[in-house]
Amino acid sequence: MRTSEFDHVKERGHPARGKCMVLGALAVQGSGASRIGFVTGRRLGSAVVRNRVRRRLREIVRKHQHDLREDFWIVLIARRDAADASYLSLEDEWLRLAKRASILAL
RNA sequence: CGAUGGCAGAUGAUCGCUGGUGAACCGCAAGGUUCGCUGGAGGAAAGUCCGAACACCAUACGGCAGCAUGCCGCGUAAAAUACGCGGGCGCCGCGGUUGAAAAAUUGCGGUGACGGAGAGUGUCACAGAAAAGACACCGCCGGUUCUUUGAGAAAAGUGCAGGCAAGGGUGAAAAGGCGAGGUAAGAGCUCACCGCUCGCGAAGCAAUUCGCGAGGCACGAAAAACCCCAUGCGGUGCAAGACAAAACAGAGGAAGGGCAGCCGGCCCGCUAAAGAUCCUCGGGUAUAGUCGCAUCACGAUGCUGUAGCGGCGGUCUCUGACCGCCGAGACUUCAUCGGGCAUUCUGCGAAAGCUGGAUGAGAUAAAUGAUCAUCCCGGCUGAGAAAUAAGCCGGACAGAAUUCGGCUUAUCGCCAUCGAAAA
RNA sequence: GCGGGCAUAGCUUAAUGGUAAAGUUCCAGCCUUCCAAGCUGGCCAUGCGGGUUCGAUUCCCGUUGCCCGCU
Repeated sequence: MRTSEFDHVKERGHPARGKCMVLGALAVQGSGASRIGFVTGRRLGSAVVRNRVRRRLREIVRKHQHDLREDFWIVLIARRDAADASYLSLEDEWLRLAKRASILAL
């Protein structure tokens, strides 16, 4: 994803806010499999903390990638609490937000 | 406890990420899918505090300004004030020796942004008489006026004009220290010792040290105040920069000129570039592509085969242009082998070093992860005589972004070597 | 990644190396029937750690946090 695409999703998409993350999703017709981008800003902490949060989020999305619907652009922004959250709590929140944004295939 | 050096949990399984590469399949092609093989964070990758490589720039040469560095020698990629090693000197701590003490001397350890305050300007609050060419508060000293006491000698007090800086007191700091002579009292006024400055000689590459002689105290602190002296520095930084290329309209060359504007922090000059003219042509602008860039400006071989060249043939608007075939083919990419470089291991060697082996991360919203098992290290609990079984907790700081060297800072613990004195 | 700047009271700003100032906020009192305004008084600070100095907000070094510019 490019910077312009991130901005596009953040402005036009429907956000779902949680304790540790903000999920932005935008339906794009005919784009094929859904694409997802992760945002881990400097407010989370040092480079080690940012990498750890991003890797955990990527692993969570990878495990549930077959449940995702197609034709979506998704931006996942980590919030400050994500730095101290465990893997399991992040996974719970991801499933809750994804259900609310109705990007899961049933 | 301190100093120095080293390590930075290990192995396996399953599912993934990213670079390279091979095969098969799909596709006209660009490319895609599947299955393999193989590489994949650090001692600080960090802070960006110095320096170098590399790249670009219309001022890079000279000067001013500015910045940096500052005892001496040697070494490091050239050099250096950086860094390392060694030395000198100062300061601090501890011990030994001499001594009544003060102190001196010596040994060990630590530490120092360690040129100049004997070029100049400025600063030194409060306190204190005075804070930098000593203008003296309390004092000390002799002379003298007056008063008092006294038979007198004289003593005390007071005023005046002087001499002195020993003692007291203030302060962070008070004008060489200490002893003797000297004196009305004093004072480097004189002398010895110590310190300081200068000169000469010796040792040392040098910083500096030692010895001799002279001066006669003139020389407070602070330059991490301005400044002076010496030395060095053009600026910008891989977001440097190069190439390909859509939107869109420009770009290149030649002559001429030394003038406007733009343009280094400033000034002067030199060189180069550039606009108005002419000529020619697809020019080359993006936060997205490729390279820079992953050990190498190395050598050899091999694969692919491009620009340009030569030959033959054909076509046309025919001294030429275009197309096709053939020939030899720079340059570049990739692969293999060899070599160099860096890191590391083993062996030999007193050391320098030598033989042999292994390894060489690389993206661009940015890879190195998740789960599980076994073992390892540390701590706690603990049946038990003990070794130990078992359980629980913990394994830090921290993540490459052009590369390299140094510095600084963060860091759970473990290992090795050394340690004078005190505690 | 590279380059540059800032840090003083709860907030906004001062301060030739010598007791850290002012406005505003807050608290108390006065004034007013009450509130506001006004007047008086009080509380509160040099980001942190070292160094130079007799003495640092100031000078120097390190460190932490924040801000800005460059594709």
